[in-house]
Amino acid sequence: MAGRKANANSTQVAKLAGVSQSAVSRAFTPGASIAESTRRKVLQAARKLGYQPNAIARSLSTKRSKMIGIVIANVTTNPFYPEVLDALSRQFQQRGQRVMLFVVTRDQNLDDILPQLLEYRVDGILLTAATLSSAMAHECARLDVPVTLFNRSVPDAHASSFCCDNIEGGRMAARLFMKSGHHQFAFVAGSHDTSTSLERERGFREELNQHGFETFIEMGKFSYQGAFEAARRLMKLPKSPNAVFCANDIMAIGVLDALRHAEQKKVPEDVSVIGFDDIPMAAWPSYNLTTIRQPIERMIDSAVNDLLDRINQDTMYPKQELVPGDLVVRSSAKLPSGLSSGWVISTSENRSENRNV
Amino acid sequence: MAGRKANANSTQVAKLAGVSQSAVSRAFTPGASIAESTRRKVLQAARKLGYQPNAIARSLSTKRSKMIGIVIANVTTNPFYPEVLDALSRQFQQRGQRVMLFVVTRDQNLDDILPQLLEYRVDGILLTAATLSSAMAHECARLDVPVTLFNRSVPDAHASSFCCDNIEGGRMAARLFMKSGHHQFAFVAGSHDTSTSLERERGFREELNQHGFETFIEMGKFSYQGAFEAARRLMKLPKSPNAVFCANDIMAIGVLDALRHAEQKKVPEDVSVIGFDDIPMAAWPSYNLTTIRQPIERMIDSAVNDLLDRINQDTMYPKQELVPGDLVVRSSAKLPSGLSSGWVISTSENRSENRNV
DNA sequence: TTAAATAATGAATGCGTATGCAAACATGCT
DNA sequence: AGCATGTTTGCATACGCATTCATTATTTAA
Repeated sequence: MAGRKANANSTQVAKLAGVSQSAVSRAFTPGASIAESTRRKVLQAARKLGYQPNAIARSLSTKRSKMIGIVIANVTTNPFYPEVLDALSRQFQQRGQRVMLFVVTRDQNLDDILPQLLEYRVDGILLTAATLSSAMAHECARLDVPVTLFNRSVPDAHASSFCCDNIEGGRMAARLFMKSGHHQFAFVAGSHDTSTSLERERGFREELNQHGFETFIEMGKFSYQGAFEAARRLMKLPKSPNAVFCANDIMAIGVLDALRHAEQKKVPEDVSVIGFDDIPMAAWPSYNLTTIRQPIERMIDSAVNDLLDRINQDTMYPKQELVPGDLVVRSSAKLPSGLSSGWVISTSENRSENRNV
Repeated sequence: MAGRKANANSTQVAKLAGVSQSAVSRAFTPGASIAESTRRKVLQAARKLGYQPNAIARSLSTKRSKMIGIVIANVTTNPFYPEVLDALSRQFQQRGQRVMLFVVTRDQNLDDILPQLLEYRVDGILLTAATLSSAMAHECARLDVPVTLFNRSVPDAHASSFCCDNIEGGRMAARLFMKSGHHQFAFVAGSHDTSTSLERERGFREELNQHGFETFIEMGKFSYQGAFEAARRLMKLPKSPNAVFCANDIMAIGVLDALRHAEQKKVPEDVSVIGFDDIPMAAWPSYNLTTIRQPIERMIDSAVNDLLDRINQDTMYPKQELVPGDLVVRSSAKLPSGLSSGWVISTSENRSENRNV
C-alpha cells in the first residue's frame, strides 16, 4: 500500500472539466446519455490528467468483470494446445473479454484452481484438456458462472462441451487401416481417464471388432517420450502390430521416431501410423503424418460463442456439440488403392477432396 | 446485470455469525487481529452461506489486484514460448499472483494492449517476445507499474530485462563451425528488428569476421516454413554454405528438413546446422540438433523474482541480466576432434561436461 | 488487587465507478 | 406564449471489502 502512486480518478477529472463525476462516467460509457460537447470537455480533461477508468472499480459496480477464466493443460507437451490457447485468447480479446489464465498439469485437481477464478468473479470459465468435478460444476452453477469444456466431454449437464467426434475419428482410422490390408492393430493410448483417449480408442476398437480384429493397447502417456517407449514395447510383442493408431499426433510422432530410429522399421512399408489432431508438425516432410484433423477454428468459434451467449443470457442452456473431424491422408500409413497423399476425407458429408495438404 | 445471482457478502456472513463485517474481513485476512473463537464462528457461517471473499472488491480496497499482466507472442510458431508461458504462469500462480494473458503477434503494437492491462490495475507486467515502446515504458513508470522484459533487450531504463547472452551464443556457434573446418557460413535470421535475432547474428558474424570469414544472411521469418524456404535459397547460391546457424531451433529444424527432403543434402556430412534455444524437439532422434541452450528455468526464476521484488518495493530499480547459454552438442553439426555428441559446453565458467543429452 | 499493557471488537469511512431518480434544460408543436 | 416531449445533468447511493480509530475485554506485571 505504501508509496503506490494513485492514478487520477473520475472525480478529479470531473472537477477539472467542471462537470459531475457521473458525467465523466458517462463519457466513458458507450451509449450513455451525454451531450457531445460535454463528452469532449471530459475527454480533454481526462487526457490532461492521464486518466483511465479503473476496470476493477467498474467491475465491482457493474458486477461484470469482463474476464474469462481459461484453464489449460498440456501446453508444453502437445503443440495442439498452444494453438487452442492462441485462438481462444485472440477471440476473447477481440470480443472485449480479458483472459485470466491458469496453466495446470493434466492430473492436477481443479478443485483448488476454480475457486481462485471464482474469487475474481470471472464472467465465464473455459476449460481445455482438463476435467470438471461434479462438485465444482455445481458450485459454478450456483454462482451462475457458465462453464464450457473444450475437447472434453461433459461430466455434468451444467456445462457446455465442444468436442471433435472422437469415436468416428477412431473408426475412420480403423477403416483406412483395413482398406489397405492390415491385420495386426494397436492403439497407443494417452491415459486411461481422459475422454479423448478413451473415445478414440473405442471407435477404433469397435470398428475393428465388427470385422473380427483385435486391438493391442499400449500406454503412451500423452507424450512423445511415452509413445516412443510404447512403440518399442509393441514391437517386442510376438505378433507385433503393423498398424498403429495413436490418440494424438505428438504420440504418433514419438511412435514414428521409435520405429525408424530405434527399431529399424520403415514407415509405412513395415508399419503404418495414424495420429489425431493434425498439428502443424504433422505436415512436415520428416513425418508426413496421416491423421484425423480437428477443425480447431470452427470448434473454437462455437465454444466462444456459446460461452459469451450464456454470459449475456442470450442462451440459457448449456449445449453439447460434436464436430466431425477430417481424415488427412499423407504418407505415414499405407494407402489403399484409389487414394493418394494429399486427400482430405470428410465423413460427415461423405465427400472427399484433394486439398493437397 | 439481469438475473445474475449475487454471491453472499461479508455483511451477510457477519449477521449470521453474530459479529461485525470487520470481523469477517479479518477472519479471511492472514495475520489480522482476531480471536480464534471468533474466526471459527465466522468461517462456519461463511461455509454455510457458500461465501467466498470478492477479490475484485478487495483489489479496489487494497489497491493491489494481485494480477500480473503477461504479454506473449509466437506461441504457436515456436515451441520455446509455450514453455516460457507454462513456467511463468506456474511461478506466478505459486506465488499468489493471478495471470492476465494477452497473446499477440510479433509485429502487433503493444500500445493498444498495455492500456488494457493498466485498466485492470495489474501489479506488474511481463513481456515476452514483444517489445515495449518508449511511450508505454514511460506510461508504466508514471503509474508505478513495474515492467519486466523476457528475452528482449531493454529499450528503456525503466524496465528490467532478462536475456540469454545472445552475442556469446552466436560466437559459440561460429567457433564450433570453425573448429570442425567449415569455410562457407550462413545465418538464417528471424527478423530484422528483433534483438534476439540481431544479437545472435552479430556474435556469429563478428567471431567469423575476426577469422576472415564472410557470412551469408537469409531471412527465415522466425518460422519453420520461412526457414525451409531460406535454406532452399541458400543452396542455390553459387558458393552454397556448408555451415548454417539459425536464430532459433524451429528454424534450424525447417532448414534441416529442407536440406534433407528438398535438397538431397546430408546433415552434417554436406551441411552443418546449429540452432538456438534447445527446445525439446531438438533432442528428438529425427533431428538431433546441435544448439545453444537457453537456461529457461533460471532465467524465469530471475525474471519472476525481479518483478515481484519490485512490486513489493523490496527492490527499487530495474535490472538488466544476461544469462549465459550452453552449447549442446548433438549431431546436426560436424564434430571437431575431441568432442562427441552428448557434450554440453558452458562458456561462462569455461567448463564442459558430458551430460549425455 | 490494581494499574498497565495488550488483544479483540465494531462503527465509520474510503476505494472508484455506475446508475436510478428527479430536476433542469432544450426542442417542437399548437 | 404555453405545453408536451425528449435529452442532459447532478445528486445520492450501492457495489464488497479493508482499515483506522476509539472502545471494550483480556492478560500481565507489580
